Amino acid sequence: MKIEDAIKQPVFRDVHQKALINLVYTTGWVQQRNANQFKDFGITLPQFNILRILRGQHPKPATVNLLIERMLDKTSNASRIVDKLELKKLVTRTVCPSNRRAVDICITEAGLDLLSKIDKVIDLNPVLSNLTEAEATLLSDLLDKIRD
Amino acid sequence: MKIEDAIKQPVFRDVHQKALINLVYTTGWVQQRNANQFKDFGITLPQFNILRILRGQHPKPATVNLLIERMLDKTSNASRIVDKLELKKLVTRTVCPSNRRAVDICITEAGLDLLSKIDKVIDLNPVLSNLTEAEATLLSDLLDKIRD
DNA sequence: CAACATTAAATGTATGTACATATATTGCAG
DNA sequence: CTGCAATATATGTACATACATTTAATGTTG
Repeated sequence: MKIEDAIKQPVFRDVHQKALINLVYTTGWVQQRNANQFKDFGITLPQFNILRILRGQHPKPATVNLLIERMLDKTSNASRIVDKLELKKLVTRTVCPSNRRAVDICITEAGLDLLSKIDKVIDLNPVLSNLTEAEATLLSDLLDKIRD
Repeated sequence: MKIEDAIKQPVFRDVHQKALINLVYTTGWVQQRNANQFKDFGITLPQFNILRILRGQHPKPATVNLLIERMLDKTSNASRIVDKLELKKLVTRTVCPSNRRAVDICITEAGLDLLSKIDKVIDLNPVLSNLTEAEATLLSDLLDKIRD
């Protein structure tokens, strides 16, 4: 669906403004679709993203700093998202022995199990599947250029 | 900067995954840049977006329903954002005489003044200025295709 | 017209974001 | 070794999101 119809705005100031609004709208659309897949599993999108980072480290622990570094949104509050995951027994948190300021965060077996279940669901609805490989590459290159 | 370097992840599962992550990351990047421009004026990005919708209606009033319809993120809570704008005297809220369930929301002179000041700042840093017109159009078309 | 559904907005609760500040530990200069 | 800066994380506050529920007004149907 064209963005004009999606947000019921027939005309834009210029193509740049239109692309910007489409960028924000489409990203929200994609994220909401993804979040709906997690909801049934009792975790949110940010919680899922952190679990994935922890799985990537497994069996090594991660610190909060490492999580922040790897998260897409650097300024968000990893500490409190880990709180929620800890409550659900999906991660463990122990003071790092070699640096008592830091905290070692590890994904639990329950966390790994949950991720593998979610993986299966996500594989059924692959991301951006309407785009060809060439289009996906082109999109990524255009996005890189925005941030140049 | 390439997304690989931006988030320090050298390799992705496939080009679709890479494009998705770039989409989320770049949109966050753009939005944060914009939000920083509003901060100095004491309003947030959602508040700015609602003010713009109200200016588009001016001098006609808008209802909460109309705001939700026009907002990029449909499920957000327009009512409480209007609360904040009302506190700052940027909008007024009066019960609609012809339908006492609805509320007429209008932008004030102070609101219009604020928007015109912000417009000037934004015009100095145009959006997506790194893209040519052709690239902006191409980007918008690719985004439309994602949502098909 | 009375009962009930629908509509418009507000409110409640949990979560997350953004930014500042606090707390504890470590490293280092003198 | 002491004092102080730097580091790692946690906490506080304001705002926003997501979703369910509530309240009030209006429509509708028997």
